[in-house]
Amino acid sequence: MSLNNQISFFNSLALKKEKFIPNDENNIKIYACGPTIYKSPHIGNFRSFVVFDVLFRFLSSKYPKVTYVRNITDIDDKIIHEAKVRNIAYSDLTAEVYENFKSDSVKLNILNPTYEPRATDYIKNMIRDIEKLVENGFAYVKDNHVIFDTTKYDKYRDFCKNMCSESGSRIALTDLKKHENDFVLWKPSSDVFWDSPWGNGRPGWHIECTSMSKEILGFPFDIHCGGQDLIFPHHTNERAQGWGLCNKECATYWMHNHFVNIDNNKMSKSANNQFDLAFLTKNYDPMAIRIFLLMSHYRHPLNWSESGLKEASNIYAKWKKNLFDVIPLDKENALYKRDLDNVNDSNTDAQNKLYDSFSDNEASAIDASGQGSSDGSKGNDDNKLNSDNEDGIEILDSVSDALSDDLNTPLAIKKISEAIKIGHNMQNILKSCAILGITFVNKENSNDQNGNVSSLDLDLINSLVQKREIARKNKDYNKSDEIRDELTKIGIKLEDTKDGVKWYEG
RNA sequence: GGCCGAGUGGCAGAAUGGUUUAUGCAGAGGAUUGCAAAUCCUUUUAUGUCGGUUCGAUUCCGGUCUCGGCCUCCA
Repeated sequence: MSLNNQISFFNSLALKKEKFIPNDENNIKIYACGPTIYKSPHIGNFRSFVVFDVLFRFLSSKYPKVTYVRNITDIDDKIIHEAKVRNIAYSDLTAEVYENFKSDSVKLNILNPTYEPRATDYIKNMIRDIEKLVENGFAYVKDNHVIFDTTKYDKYRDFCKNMCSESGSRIALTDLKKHENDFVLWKPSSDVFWDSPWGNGRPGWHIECTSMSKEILGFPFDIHCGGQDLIFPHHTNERAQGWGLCNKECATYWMHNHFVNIDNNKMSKSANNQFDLAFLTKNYDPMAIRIFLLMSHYRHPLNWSESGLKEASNIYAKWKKNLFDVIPLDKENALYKRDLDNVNDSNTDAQNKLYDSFSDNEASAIDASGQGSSDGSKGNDDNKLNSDNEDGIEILDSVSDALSDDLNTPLAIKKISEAIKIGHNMQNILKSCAILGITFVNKENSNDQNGNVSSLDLDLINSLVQKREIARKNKDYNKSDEIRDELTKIGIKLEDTKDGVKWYEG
């Protein structure tokens, strides 16, 4: 590969970029905080999932195995509250929201993590861990609550660089807590509860992630990631719990993404200024949304804007057009199937070979669909396939280098744009796109009630195109324009080039 | 109050210690076209502010201003 292939990430704990040295090169372990499923995630939540999906894909392209855990928080105050408001069982609510989350993830081409544990499946682990924390002197019991004693961990405030101030906190000390930063490990609950040594109750939020990551990955795992707002208190507390349990750091590197803002204010469920995917996909291709989310560096704020989405749409349309020209992709092809396999089946070995499978399938999809082109475009494609490396720049390497430098996705996108413009090796471009999780198969087609390529009769299109050509040759422009309108209606665009007529979906 | 981050052209938004300041949209001119679309070519406008380091800073450092985030659930 390239000379500059050293990977480094910004470690929020050290507040600086650090060389990435895995604990075990043969199995990279990542834990990401997943969604709390009381409400469909909005585009801001998805920024996190998309960014760390790229991390997963990228490391999978570099190391033989990556174990990626992203949990589902399916028990928490807000879930119970929301279920009450809607007057449905809390398990029905979580089932519904989870389903939406998964289908949105498929749209955005977010891979299933290797493991996707649910908090409620790990209650026993949590109780065991809480007992251990009490035993180790890191927690105390009061009024059927178990509280973590933050003063027992002397590095507690290191993490957030005094983000949690010693004085001036806005929460009042309660009778339960001895110290202001102390937090709940277990609390009584009457609605949804589990039996425990401290009575019927349920776990606090922070212990959920600790117990699941400890059980599945073990400490220390390599990278713990999530949104910036989780640094305090969530990750600060996880780190403290990990120390209290094992006397070691739970994670080596911590990565946090910045937010999606609206009018320069944070998008959040509580501020009710959110956009969810269902809303956005009415007007934009999910892949354009994915590009939009990756067009900014993950540690910078991303301001949501129509113009930004439009730009991303343009980029995607341009890539698609340049790469596929007039080649229609239908849902029967191999790439589509493989994509769905990867997304739907979380426990196959396929993920460990994700990078290879993506590259192979993207490549074979191109080869297979080459015949779909009408006259004149073939020579062009051959050119693209053969013009590798003319100026010594390997697209795959430059994308890899960009991502090696603290996951610089905007630079990677720029490199791909350049490579497409120059006409670099097409298969390498597609591999690069696959690392960013950008695919050129529209998964929405199957639900699209308007016409689309996958449901269209290719013979019909070709015959209409031919009829129009005859009309044009006879200078019957009224008729030729009619046919063009007809094709536009079913979603086919035409281009009259000197090499003949080209058509594509769009 | 403590801590963190951001400030780039008409707009969006990257990159970088130094001859050509990405990219997209918008604007202007041109090529091509039956028309359209697309494409191509040419072209205008920028690094909040004040200092410092340097041969040279938009890039590094410090001050300052403005905006945002966390300190309460939050990706």
